[in-house]
Order: sequence, then C-alpha cells, then structure tokens
Amino acid sequence: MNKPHDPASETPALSGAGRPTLKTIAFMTGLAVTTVSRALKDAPEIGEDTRRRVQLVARQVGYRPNRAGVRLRTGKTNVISLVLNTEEQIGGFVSDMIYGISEQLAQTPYHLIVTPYSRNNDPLEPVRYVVETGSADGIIISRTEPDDKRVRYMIERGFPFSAHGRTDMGVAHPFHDFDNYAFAREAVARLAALGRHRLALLAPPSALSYHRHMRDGFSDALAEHGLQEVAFDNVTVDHSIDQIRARTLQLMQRPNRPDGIVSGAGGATFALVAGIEDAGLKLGEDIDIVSKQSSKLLHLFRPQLLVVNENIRLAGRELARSVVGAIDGAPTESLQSLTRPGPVVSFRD
Amino acid sequence: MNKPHDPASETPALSGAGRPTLKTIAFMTGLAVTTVSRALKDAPEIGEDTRRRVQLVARQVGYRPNRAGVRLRTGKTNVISLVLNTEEQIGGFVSDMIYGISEQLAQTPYHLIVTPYSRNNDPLEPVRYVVETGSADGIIISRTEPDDKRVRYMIERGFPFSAHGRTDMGVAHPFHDFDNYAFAREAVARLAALGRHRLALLAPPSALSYHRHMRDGFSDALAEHGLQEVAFDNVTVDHSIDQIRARTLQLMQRPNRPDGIVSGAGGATFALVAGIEDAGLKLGEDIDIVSKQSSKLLHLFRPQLLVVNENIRLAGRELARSVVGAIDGAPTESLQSLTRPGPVVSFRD
DNA sequence: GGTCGGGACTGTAACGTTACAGAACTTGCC
DNA sequence: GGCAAGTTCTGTAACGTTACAGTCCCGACC
Repeated sequence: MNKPHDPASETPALSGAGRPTLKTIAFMTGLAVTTVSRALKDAPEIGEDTRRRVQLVARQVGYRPNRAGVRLRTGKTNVISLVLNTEEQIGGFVSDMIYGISEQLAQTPYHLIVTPYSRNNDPLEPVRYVVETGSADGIIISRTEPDDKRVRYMIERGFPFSAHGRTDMGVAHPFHDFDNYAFAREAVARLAALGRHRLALLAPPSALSYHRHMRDGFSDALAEHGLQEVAFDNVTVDHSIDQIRARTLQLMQRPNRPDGIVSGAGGATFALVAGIEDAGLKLGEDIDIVSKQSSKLLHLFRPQLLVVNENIRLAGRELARSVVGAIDGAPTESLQSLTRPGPVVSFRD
Repeated sequence: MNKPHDPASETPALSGAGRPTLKTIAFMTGLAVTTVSRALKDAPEIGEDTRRRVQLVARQVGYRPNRAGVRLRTGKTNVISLVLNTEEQIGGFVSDMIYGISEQLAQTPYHLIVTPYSRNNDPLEPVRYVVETGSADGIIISRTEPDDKRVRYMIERGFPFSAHGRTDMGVAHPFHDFDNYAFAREAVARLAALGRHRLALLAPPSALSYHRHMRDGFSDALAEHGLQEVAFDNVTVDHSIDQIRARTLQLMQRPNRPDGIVSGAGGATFALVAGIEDAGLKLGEDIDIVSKQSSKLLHLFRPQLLVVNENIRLAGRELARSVVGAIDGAPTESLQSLTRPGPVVSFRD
C-alpha cells in the first residue's frame, strides 16, 4: 500500500452533475489528465488524432477551464482592473469607457473588474492593492499626471498597464490619449475665424497631464492668430456646477470679459453657459464657445454651441487593446495611440 | 521512505520575497498551516493566546488570503457580477450605479466585475455564463421585466441576485426599485395644479417592469384629477435623440396636442424639449414638463423644466447591500427596498 | 541484436486554502 | 489507576490546473 490510491475516486468524473473538468474529459477519452490539458492547448507532443478527439469531447461537454485552478497554478488571473475615481463628475463618461473596454475584452478570456478609490484616498493605493495581491494581469488607469507615481510604481515592478493620458517622465509606456493640443488649437482657430479676440480657457485640473496639452494648444494658437488670453484659472472642468457657474458669472462681469471660450468638457459647458447667461450675455452674439463633448447633448442644450466630439467608447477599446498587448509583451510603441479630434461641429441655422 | 517528505520544502516559507501565505505564518509561529487557517477565522477550538499570536503575526506580515486558493477550495469567489446592457443610452447613468455599488462593496471582501451583453444577444446569456461557470457569488441585473427569465433562471437554481426593478411573477426576490408609480402620480398632480389638461407620457419601453408602474401612476392620477391623456406611445425613453425629437414634433403639430408631459428619463427630456421647440412652442407657457433626472443638468438646460431627482448612486448601494444579503441567506423581505421620489423641483424665477 | 532517439503518453507534485479525521495532552471522575 | 471527555493542536487530502520528470514503445542505425 505504498500508493495511496483510492479506486473510488477514479470515476467521480461522470458522477456529479457539476461542470466538467479535465478529469471528466480524461475519463471520457481514457487519457490522462495531463494529456488532456496539453491537447487542449495545442502542445507539440500530442498526436494529431488524440488532439482532435480531446477537443471534440471538450466541446461536446462544454468544458471551460476553471479560472481558480488556472490562477492558482499559473498566477494568471485573466482579469483586467479598471481603476476609477468614484467622485461625482458632471457629465460622467465612465459608462462609455466601460462599454468600450467590455466590447474589446469580449473577444478575449479577460474579465473586467472595477477597482474604485475616492479622492481623499491615495490614488496609488488601489494600484498597489492590485499589484501586491496579484488580483489582475493588467491595469487601466485614468486621470494621468505628468509625473505619475502610479505609472512609476507599475513600471518599476514591470506590471502591465495602460494609461488614459500620457506622462512626461522620460519613460515610454502604453497609453491612449485624445489629442487635446490639437483640440485647443482648432477651437481657437474657429473662434478666431468668427472674429473673436479675447479668449478664455476652461481647462482640466492642472495636476492632470492633459491640462498642459490643452493649455499649450490654446496658447500656441492664440499667438498664431494674434489673440489675447483672458485668464480663467480659478476654476476647472472638475469643479461643481455651482462653482463653475458662479465664477463664470464673475468673469463675465469683468470690464474686458472674454468674447470666446474654449471648454475642455461637455459637462462643464452646461454650467459655463449658465454663468454666461446669468451675466445677461447671449451665446453666438456676445460670445462664442467651442466645447469638447462626449455625449450628444450639447447641441440640444444650446444650438449656438460649437462642438468637438470625443469618442470615449473608442478610448475604452483602445485602452483594452493596449493593456492586453502589454500583458502579451508587445513592443510599447505598438501600445500607444492618440486620437485626433474631429472637426468643430456647428448646429446653427 | 513511506512519507514523501522533502525537507527542503520545509522552509521556503521565508525564502521567496513573494507575498506571505498561511505557510509563512505557520513557519513563523511554529504552528501547523491548519491551525493558522483556523486561528485567522476565529474558529472555536483554538487557544486564546494562539489566536492572538497568529493574528498579530498575520497583521505584521500583511497577510492576505489568496483568492484563487480560497475559490478553488471553497467555491466562494468573493465576486459580484453586474450584468449590463452596453447599448448606447442618452444620459447613461451607469457610472453612478457602479460608483454606488463600489462604495458599498468597499467595506466587504467583494470585487465588482462587469459582465456586458449587447441588445442583439439574449440577456439571459451573460447570467447563464456567470451561474454555470460560477464566476461570481451573486449577480445584479437591471432592465427588469415583469416576467423576467433571468430572474426565473436564478431562482430555479437558487443563485443569489438582486434586481434593479421588480417583477410580477408571483415570487418574492431581492430587488431595489424607484417608486415610479408615485413619481408619475406626483408629476401629474403638479401639472394639474398648473392648470394643464391634456397630458402625454414619455414612458420606458413597455417590456420593462417600470413601464407599467409609471403608466399606472399616470393613468390613476389622470382619472383622479379628471384630466385627459394624449397618446404618445410610438416612442420611449430608450429611443434615440433623433427619434424622440422627430416624434415629439409630430405630436406637437397635432390639433389637440398635449399641454403637459411627464418624462421618465432625463436624457430623453433633452430630445423631448428639442421636439417641442421645433414645433415653435414655449416651455412653461404652451406646455409644462415634469421629468425624472439622475444628473443635475436639466435645470441648466431649461429652467422651466420641473424635475424629480432619482439618486442612482443610492440605488447602487442598495443593490449591493441586497445581493450581499442574498448571498448570506438573509430573509428576502429584508433585501427589498423602494425609494420614494423626492418633491417636484422647480427652478423658475 | 543491442542501443539510441524520438514520439506519445502517464504520474507526481505543487500552487494556497479548508474539511475532516486524528493525535497528544490535560483534567476529572469513579 | 484507568478511562472518558474535553481542549488544542496536527496531518492528509482535495479543489482544478500545469510543469516537469518519467515511461513505454517503435523504428532506425551500426
């Protein structure tokens, strides 16, 4: 009795109504569990007909690898973690992001898990949690900063990720970004073409990478067209409706108020317009606005608004593609993408 | 050599820099792995000081149970699956839903995974996938139907879930719902108070449970106040902006158009108003609208709109609470909740 | 006719956890 | 002094998978 071999445990493969495992298929085909495992993943040293036989049976019984088994043995989780700030946002575009990611991951074995954090917590914390506990194979982060400690942390540890937004840290890493520099330039160009002279920018928070991009595009285009900037930097697209509205009103009551505004987010534009109208000014007459939007609502809100669409669902798809590539070890350059803004869309007349 | 005991494998507990396991703690405390396991979950047959010693060491080394190990052994995944329709929606409130769920789950060991499906696929499919593969301990579904096959499927299999919306199948099950009956009643009451007589309802799709609720509230209140209904049933809140807008225009050009509308969704109200204005009518004069909203944007859109707020983040929290309760086997009655609508809010003057 | 090589499979162990059966030791009781 | 009954710990096996080391058999080669 040197082999602790319990004959009763030989055949439970077919007894329980539970879902089939490798053991089930091994029993049905008369092969060893190992052989079945290898046959299913097209390993080289398996006979051609054995492979086909195993794969046929597996399909017939609806075999699906047990994720916990694989994960325990190999460490591979087949999970992508989307790390999200759960703070209230005006025109939350997170749904579309999630739809896009899901869409892309649907063709892969990956599941999407949402890992939240709130603003008062350290943004690094959820990332550290995922990396330390190995609860995902890759991470998608957003609200990327020029010098982003999450990015640094993951690069140091060689943990696959993709960032929604670029960094300025002198290291290449996977990302997807919207070209906010080009957006701001085109927005300014449009306002210039409309004969506007004094422009303000409702920008993203200065901590985020795309603040610089948008601001640089704005400044460069101002210089190019010989226009003047009206400072509007006590407020960002992340502020509350009431704050944006109130500070816009203040701005509009100043002696040389702007006659054109570039807005970095569709949600904020609602509050922006409210503030402008509070000041008794008329959109399209006293002032023009070019705004980014990720919904389709702005032109219903005020047809005078000039709009550039940002497709967040597409961003989600790109980010998913990118992080999966990072997991597979694809070259970093192939995991970077930048979406050029579409044209400035008008719904006047 | 009857025991295949490899002495070299005795001490790797402290060698690798990998994260600590039960083995690590067992080695450090000099106890058996089993003892450590039981000490950590406050099992009865563990000495008081042993328990404290183990828990101290575990905290010191930052022990976190390996999810794959637990899952493989016990079948418990510590995962909640949110099953989502990923179709484009006008004012997508899914972000808030996810934030709410995350918020609630943050205090638990549960992770949130998003399981998508598209409208052309069977809504039962993702549910079946999760149940069959055991990839979650509980499911949250939305877009609940009066006779919902997903609900039936999960009840039959005794799989824990909670539904955003009630059913009408004669079985009790966990749910959270907004009281759309009360909403419609109060909306009509307000319009009646404003002297409106001919009302239309922009309702949810008739397949969904809350269609009936809203419609019944609408009808009952009409009767109560002696008002007349103007049919508006070739369109729902799920239709596209263009469709709602076009059909609203048609409606408004009919000889006895409505002078009051109840709208079941904030996003749809944008398109609704556009259609009304296309017809040359003026909000607050020719017609009044009471709309539900889950964002804060409607009163910026048109201050004449009368609004009832629906807190989706709260719904998320309730659903998470409910599904976790279902997993823990709490009595079904304690897992059902209904949010009463707040007051009709006006931003006129 | 033996040996070598390779093709095709099998067996064992391990990932980290927990259920279950046991073992060692103490205490109390007759 | 012996035995039953705790009390507190240990050992083994198993969940499903895969890495790795065999094993077996066949044909080729010298």
